[in-house]
Amino acid sequence: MATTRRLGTEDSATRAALLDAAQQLLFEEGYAAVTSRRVATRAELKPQLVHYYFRTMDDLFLALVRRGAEHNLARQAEALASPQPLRALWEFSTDPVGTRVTVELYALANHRKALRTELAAYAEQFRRRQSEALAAALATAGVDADEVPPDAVMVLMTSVSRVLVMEEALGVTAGHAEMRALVERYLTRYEGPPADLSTADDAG
Amino acid sequence: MATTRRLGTEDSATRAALLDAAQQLLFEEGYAAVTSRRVATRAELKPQLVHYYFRTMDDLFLALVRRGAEHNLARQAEALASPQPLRALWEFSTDPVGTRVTVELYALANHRKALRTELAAYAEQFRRRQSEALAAALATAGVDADEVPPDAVMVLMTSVSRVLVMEEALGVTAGHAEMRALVERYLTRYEGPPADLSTADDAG
DNA sequence: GTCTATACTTCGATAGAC
DNA sequence: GTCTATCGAAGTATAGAC
Repeated sequence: MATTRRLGTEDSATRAALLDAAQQLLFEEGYAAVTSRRVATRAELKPQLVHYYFRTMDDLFLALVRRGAEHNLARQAEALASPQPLRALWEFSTDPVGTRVTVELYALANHRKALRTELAAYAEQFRRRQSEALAAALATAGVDADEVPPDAVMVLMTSVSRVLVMEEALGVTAGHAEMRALVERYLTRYEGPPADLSTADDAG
Repeated sequence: MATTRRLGTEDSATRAALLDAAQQLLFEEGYAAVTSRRVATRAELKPQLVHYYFRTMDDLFLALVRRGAEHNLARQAEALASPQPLRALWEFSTDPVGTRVTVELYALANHRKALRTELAAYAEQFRRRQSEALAAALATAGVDADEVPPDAVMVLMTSVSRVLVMEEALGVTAGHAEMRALVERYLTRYEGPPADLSTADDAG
């Protein structure tokens, strides 16, 4: 176990390039396509470099989760601080690229212990931060917390957005229009109409 | 393309054993673990037999989807015919084994064209059958279809159950209790309390 | 009709060269 | 500190024996 083999530095540009390549592959072809050889080819580097910078493939996936977690927590903070936090969260969670990468990592984590622990810790942290902000937003909107618990709304939003994105990638769209319309109705009820770029509805 | 190679018969017991092994692996270790060698080992058979019965791994996955689709459509029909169809559907869709296998196939399908087509066709069929039955059940329960469209409820139930199961497998449970309680409240409102084995609540 | 011997490709990982 | 030569195991798939 006491391996003396050396590892590349964390701030290396080569390392970052490998992570970028891995993330692209994860999105485009799924976790099974994230092999040392393919990651390296995508980054136009030699396969052995993957093992120099990450030692094992598990370590590469862990690094990917950590980098993604930082990124997502930052975006979450922005959303929660916006004038329409519910809308901002909905936009964030229906972003196809981010969601599909997340889902892919979830699927992989189901079968890799180290990854599972790391991803669960991140997910719980994400939820904790969202819980308080969501409770405040719903209270502001005049929603009765006994009738509609904020933590349930949190799970609801996460679930619906995730499944909508996944199914649309697959080409399954039954009930999606109705579902999105219902969400829109509630968002408007709680926060009013969208107040972003112009005040466009569905025209154009 | 015009390969003359022969294939095993569809009713072969060996073939069924390979499918069983593949499904177990899919559930326990994810789609990446479903390789010809591992499937064969699990079924205590030679790896080459996988290719005799399915030619390619894609064909094996396709067979798995078709068998699962038949099974699920049958279970769906039972649920829809039960005295409490909403409850029955909820029970069905929160079954951990079935859900995790489905999610794994969805993840894989995202990156395999043949599988994607097959799975999408099945999913749409599943939804079509559920849509009518759900509309009837909600109408019976006195739910206003304009306020709460049945097809939205369908997507809602599917999404929430799927994410609950996946997250619980991962060890993420934030908001789950609140979410399940909310579902239970609505099920009771629409169909009354559970009326299955005895009339137990949460005791024992 | 059923299964095996075998070919070739890609995998993760290490030891050692620069 | 960075990268390469190389290994043994595992992957899919085919041709041919029973």
